[in-house]
Parts: sequence; C-alpha cells; structure tokens
Amino acid sequence: MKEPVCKINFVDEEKVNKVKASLPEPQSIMNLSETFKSLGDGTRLKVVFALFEEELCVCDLASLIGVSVSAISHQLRILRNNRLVKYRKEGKMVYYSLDDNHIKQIISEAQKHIKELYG
Amino acid sequence: MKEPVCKINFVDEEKVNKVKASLPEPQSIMNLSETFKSLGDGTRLKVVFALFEEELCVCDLASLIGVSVSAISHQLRILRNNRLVKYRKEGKMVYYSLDDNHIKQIISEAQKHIKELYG
DNA sequence: TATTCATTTGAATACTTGTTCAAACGTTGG
DNA sequence: CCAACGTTTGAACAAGTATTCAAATGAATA
Repeated sequence: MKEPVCKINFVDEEKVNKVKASLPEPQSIMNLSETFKSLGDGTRLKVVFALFEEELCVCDLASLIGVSVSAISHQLRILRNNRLVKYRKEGKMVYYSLDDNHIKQIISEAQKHIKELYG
Repeated sequence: MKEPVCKINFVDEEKVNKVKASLPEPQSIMNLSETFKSLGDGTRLKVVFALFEEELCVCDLASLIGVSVSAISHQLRILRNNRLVKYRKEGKMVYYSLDDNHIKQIISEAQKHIKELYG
C-alpha cells in the first residue's frame, strides 16, 4: 500500500463512518455550494448589495458597478438561476430585485465573520 | 456614442449615485466574496460539515470525504487562509476544527434559502 | 414598417481553480 | 541516525469562469 492511511488511530473507522453519515446529501451539498459560489464574486456581490437598496434596471446596475451591460447581464443570469434575484419587465426595460429574504441574513452572518477577522 | 445608456430614465444619476454610495468598501466586498468563494466548493463544504461533528485529522477528512490527502490539504489551506478552520498539531498529526461560530449560521441561512427553492 | 434601444446570447479569450503527482518537511520510533 | 509516516508544497494539467465583442431579440416609436 502506498499510502498507509493514518496508522496512529488507523482511520478510526467508527468515527469516520459516523461523521460520514452526518454529511448532507450530495444534492444538498451541491445546491449549497452553488449558492455560495453565486455570492463568491465581487461583481455579483455588488449587484446584490445594490439591490438591497432598490429595484434597478440592467443599465443602471452596469453603470453604478462600473462594468459593461453585457457583463452584468451574464452575471444576472447566474444570480437568476440560483434564484437570488428576480426580474420584472416593463417595456424594453428589465428591472431586477432580490428574490429571497434570506440573502440579507446570509450576508449579514458572513459580515459578522469578517468583522471578527479584521476587526 | 455606441451605448446610449438608458435614455428612458437616462441613468437616473441621483438614484445611481445614492445606491453606489451605499455599496460597501471594495476591501469589504473582497473579503466577503472570498469567504463565500471558500464555501462555494463541494469538497470544502464537506470538510466544514464534517468539522461540525468533531475535530478531525487530515487523513480522516480525506478518507471520509473520499479524496486524496493532498487534495484535502490544498483545500484546508484555503479554509485556513479564510479562517474558517483552525488546526492543532499533535506529533505528526494535524487536527482541524472550525475556527468560527458564525459559519454554522451562515450555512444555516443558506440552507433556508435552498429549502425555499427546492422545498 | 423601419429604426432605435435595452437586454440577452454565444463564441472567443484570458484568467482562475481543483486535482494529481512527485518531492519535501518535520516528527516519531527503532 | 535512519526509516516510516502524516502532512504540506509546487508544478502541471484539465476544467471552469468572468469579461469582451459582435450579433440577435424584442419592445417602443417615428
């Protein structure tokens, strides 16, 4: 065997199995990680913060965040797919807003974490 | 001008500036997005869930998650850098545990979001 | 109907990221 | 000291991602 795999407590099989059994379903892990991935990008986070304030059209979002309309539109698709934002059409305009009230709390908890790290 | 930039409400300058001013500092956005990025990966999320249960050595983590020791070690470095986990050395063994009590709540909020989406 | 314009889309590009492999490190026990 | 072993590290590769550009879509209007 190439990797002796922890002889000291020789992969405490019982412990490992117990913890393994406690892990959420693969599907659940995937959904969660997708959600976090959505928030794990500066541009998308800015969109979310902007939408905390008010409903905004694609064009205004692009303008205030400082990237191209196309770039924002691509990112909005990701946020849409993960149901972090919803939209409303009004003529040619498309207005985006937050889809879910948990987002504020997810971010709020993350901010507490950050604050503890950097003061 | 190639992109007429929303003539309908011609980039409501006031609104855009107000919202722009409300955005967190770039540094703050970066810290937050790094935190979410850390959680935005299946392997790392599994590590975190495993450590919800108990302190574990690298080898046991690798075993129960089902990836190589090296892969886990690389991921642990990322979690360490973002202070999501801490470690304790005991001889050759290194035991990892959660560094921060907010993590549980961040994930808990995200789970509520997921639940609302997929029932 | 033709044009304008806000938005979306797809392909292309540069960049980032996760895993693997081999090698190194540091600690323990012979 | 030497060998064994848990862990870390660095380079290499494949896979994924953000942005850009050009083109397409669809609604308003002239």
